[in-house]
Amino acid sequence: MSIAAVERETGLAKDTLRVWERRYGFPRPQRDAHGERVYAEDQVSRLRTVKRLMDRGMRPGRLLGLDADALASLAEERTGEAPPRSALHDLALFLLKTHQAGELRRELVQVLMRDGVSRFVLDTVAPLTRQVGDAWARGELQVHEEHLLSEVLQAVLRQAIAQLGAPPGPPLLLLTTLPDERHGLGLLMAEAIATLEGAHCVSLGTQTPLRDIVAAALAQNADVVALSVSSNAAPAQTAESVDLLRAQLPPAIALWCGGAGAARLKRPVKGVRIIGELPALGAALDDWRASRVAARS
Amino acid sequence: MSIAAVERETGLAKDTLRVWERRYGFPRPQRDAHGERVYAEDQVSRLRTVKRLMDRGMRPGRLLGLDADALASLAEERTGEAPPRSALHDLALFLLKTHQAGELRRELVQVLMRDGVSRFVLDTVAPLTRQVGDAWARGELQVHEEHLLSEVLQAVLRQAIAQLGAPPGPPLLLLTTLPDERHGLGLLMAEAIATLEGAHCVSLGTQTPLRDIVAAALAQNADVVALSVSSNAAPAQTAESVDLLRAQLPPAIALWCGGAGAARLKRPVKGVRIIGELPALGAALDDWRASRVAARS
DNA sequence: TCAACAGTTTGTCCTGGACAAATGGTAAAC
DNA sequence: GTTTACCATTTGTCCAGGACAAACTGTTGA
Repeated sequence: MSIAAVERETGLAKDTLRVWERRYGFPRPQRDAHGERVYAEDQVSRLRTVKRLMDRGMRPGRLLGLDADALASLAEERTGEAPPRSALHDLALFLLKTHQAGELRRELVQVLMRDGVSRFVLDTVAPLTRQVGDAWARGELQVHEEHLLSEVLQAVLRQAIAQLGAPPGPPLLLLTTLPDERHGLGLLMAEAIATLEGAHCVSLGTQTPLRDIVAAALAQNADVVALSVSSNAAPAQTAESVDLLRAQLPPAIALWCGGAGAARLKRPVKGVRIIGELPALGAALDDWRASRVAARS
Repeated sequence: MSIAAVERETGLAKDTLRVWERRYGFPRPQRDAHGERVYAEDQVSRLRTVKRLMDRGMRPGRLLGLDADALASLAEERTGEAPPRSALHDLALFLLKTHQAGELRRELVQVLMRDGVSRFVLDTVAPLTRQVGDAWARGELQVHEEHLLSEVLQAVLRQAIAQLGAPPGPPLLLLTTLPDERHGLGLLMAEAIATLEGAHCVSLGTQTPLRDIVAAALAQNADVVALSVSSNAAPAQTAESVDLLRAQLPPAIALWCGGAGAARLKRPVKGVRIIGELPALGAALDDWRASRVAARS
């Protein structure tokens, strides 16, 4: 497996893999005839474990010195605090782990019908995605199970949004994510909530280049650009991108950032509103409308 | 703009940017106090144009020597052969360029209702995505407009798939894309067609690590793993990934590759079926069923 | 209990060299 | 005249080893 393949597979940058080899002596891959690194399957597997533990907050210097057994036992440990659960979440996680996608979908649609879109998003989807993120960090859930849940939730959420229809606005919200953000569920949740609050939403999906976010905001004549930032996003890169975006966007267009990754942004950029939690989106919309009324009078 | 930001924005690797600077003298960015490259907006803009022309088949050695005017006039040129058009496609492209997303969606839903899912996918969605790809390569369409169409088509296709319900199979198809593939429309089209042909589809969405494709195939007890490869995918990386995947997957599980990028794979990997066009998916399913009957008797 | 500080860790960037895979052009063969 | 085989050039990716800022850790002092 080439270094590029390992980068794709583990998410660890090539530079990082080389500097780890230099500093910690692991991974020390074989070399092909051309002197290029060839990683064995067990090394890649160990790198995956290391990455997962790092996402729990551990640091590579300690992890890379450990042997396979110590690493495995660390990976088995559960983080102390068990998050609050509900019967529905337990059921959903059970269905996910037993790979009953169809059953899971039916169950979620039923909850959607029972609770309505708003409560479904706030009380079911949002906590569920958080729990799944935690479960993944604890090693209880595999990446493909997370993908599967994401796909099922996306189908159900899109169904709900389609049924709502599009209110005329204002404001006109342009929803998307930064170029290196792969998670799109937050975007759909925001779209559902904002649509319920009477905002006209246009979504560009995930991973839009900055240039095109600006171009789309101008072309659509948007009032607000809303970004979804997941907890996995690298804080420094996110901050740089948001800075650049704010600078390129006309001052009249508001810029909002929501999601777990947005809440972590330290120095607040001037002219950017951080939406801490999903319910705060409604307040932000109210504020926007109030300020528009004030500006008109 | 840092080199990492330019990589995110243009899709050109950091190594490539540095080697272009060394060889061709462009882009030659300024340096900050720490000696790191700082790219100006006009350089990034020119790099975007170069990238677009390269996706048309041109080579960087010639493009990077040109000045801004020559580059712009090249970008203005249309490729000779105009693809076949229909009134619907013209209307769709018009609505897209005038950013009437809601109208576009209504129009597409109407076609879906009139023609049924199969013809909608084969006669409308597939040609439309191809035309949009071409229009983007010719510079007639911006990235954000492509994103918007993708989002609208996704919503309509998911609606169609939801209405179909899930047939029991067999076969059980596991649908996903390779880790560096961002386009998910092909996946949805394949899901729609395969569902119509009676296959039970489970989709993991886009960008699944190889390891998790294998794990999901085993966990779901899939009969077939189906990959969607778009035309933008790097052929060499795709071939390497498909090789690795075929090696890690049990021989009893079939591996199919579809999409414009799959058709370009030169040396066919043993044990991998290339689905040249969407309609060929039905034939592949028939063959799979026939071979299963043969194996049983 | 919290804030500030110094030391350590760690990811990303740098330079300049190297080579294989892809591409383009030319000559030979059918 | 068209196709095949070969050689030269182009081009992306990899390598080594050095450097530094940002993030983190732990300690001291208020």
